[in-house]
Amino acid sequence: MSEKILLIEDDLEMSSLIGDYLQNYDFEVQAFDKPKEALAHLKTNPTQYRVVVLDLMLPQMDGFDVCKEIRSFCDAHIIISSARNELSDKILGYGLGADDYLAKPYEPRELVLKINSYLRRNVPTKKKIGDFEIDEAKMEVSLEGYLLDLTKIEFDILLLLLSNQGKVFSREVIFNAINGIGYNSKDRTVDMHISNLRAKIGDDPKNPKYIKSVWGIGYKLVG
Amino acid sequence: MSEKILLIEDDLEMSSLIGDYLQNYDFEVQAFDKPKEALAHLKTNPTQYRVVVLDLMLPQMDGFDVCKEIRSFCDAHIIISSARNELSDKILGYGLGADDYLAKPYEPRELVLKINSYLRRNVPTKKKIGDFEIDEAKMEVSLEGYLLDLTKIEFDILLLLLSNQGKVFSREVIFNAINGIGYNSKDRTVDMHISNLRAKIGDDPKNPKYIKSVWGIGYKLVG
DNA sequence: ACATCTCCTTTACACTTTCTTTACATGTAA
DNA sequence: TTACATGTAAAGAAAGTGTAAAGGAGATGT
Repeated sequence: MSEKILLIEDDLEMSSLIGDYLQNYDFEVQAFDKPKEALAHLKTNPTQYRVVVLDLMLPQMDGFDVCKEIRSFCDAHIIISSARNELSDKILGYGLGADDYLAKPYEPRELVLKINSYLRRNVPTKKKIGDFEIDEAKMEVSLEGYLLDLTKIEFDILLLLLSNQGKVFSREVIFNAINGIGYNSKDRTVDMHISNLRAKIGDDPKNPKYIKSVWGIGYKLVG
Repeated sequence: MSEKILLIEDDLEMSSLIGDYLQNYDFEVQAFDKPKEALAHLKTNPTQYRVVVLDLMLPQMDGFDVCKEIRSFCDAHIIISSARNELSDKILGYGLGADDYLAKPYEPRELVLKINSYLRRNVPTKKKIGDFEIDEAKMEVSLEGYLLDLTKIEFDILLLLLSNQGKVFSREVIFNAINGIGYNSKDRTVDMHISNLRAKIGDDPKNPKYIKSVWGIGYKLVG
């Protein structure tokens, strides 16, 4: 499974050049020349891309606004690619949440280096966390070598807790991470999912090894 | 508390230029011109620096080896600063675990941007206050290394007092910080929480080390 | 389309933990 | 001393948690 990159680039020649280059390095590139389409696409798949390459010279809307908007709903690593090499642009770009800035002309290889450097530090799909091993792409989690048979929601909750080990999550945050919206404090769905999860990972609720209750707040997972 | 940056730079003029610039942006800079000293220093404090700025042209040893060695024992963000702008150098640098590459000459401001961009995305959760250590995300407080088992309200009160060390809080303010509203002067709830807190942190109420009573007013915490 | 299956949500109730109140002993200032 | 303040044990009230069981909603297979 290759890594997906979102490329937002007005200049089609440049876009295909970079796109081809990235593909040669085994990235799967989704390119857009219209920022609005790119944003719409990204909004429906906010977790599918870990890297966005964003050209600043765009039609329809200003590149900086695109950057800001992406950052507002998505946590991807944003690399700005710009013909403008002014310091003021860099200041603005970084200020709006970009993570890197490449001034054109640059060698495509350098972009590959930057992407790989970031990805290397931000873990491949299969990762070990404590006694758990997760393969996000396969939607699989194993505990001490045994594959767990989880439903989608259970998987999502476990992933959320695992990815933020020790961090306390309120029921509301957990609920909204799944459903997006609509939590009310009388809801016991989250509790039920936790209860089922505990059963599946062999956690005794009175003395859980992994999923701890935080009284009055919610739950947290410890390694 | 400003962020500490480790600067490894052979050229003393350059070093002081960058050092001063970073200090103007409220970073605390520790500069070395000899890589072996820098490595020795970093080895004794591997968690003290989150960012290392590394020049590649160094005496004693090759900059790439320094980079590789740092990465072997320390997880800091390494920004290579180099007069060489060859792609091959960048490939090598990234390959050895560097996280970013700045080609000289660059504007110091750009270095600041890169550092801030990294720090902004990698916020530390733990902070030390006196003998206490707080991790707000995990809702954990430890005292002299021992994790305290606190209820939500106890945690909130302790956090309030800790975050404003030495400041006196009336019962009303403490009560309202928890419940939002509804305090009446006959309430003894706050006293009870303080009493329980003192028991949990081992404070003798007659001669408390941390949570002091302020007669006629309320309580304060001293480091 | 239909029956079936799986998973998600709701409800209800037992149980647990925490919070508040009460009561009284002790402590402090004037 | 007097008048309040503070410390805290104990009991009661309130709120949160675990989960069985039932109902519902959507997916899957035929």
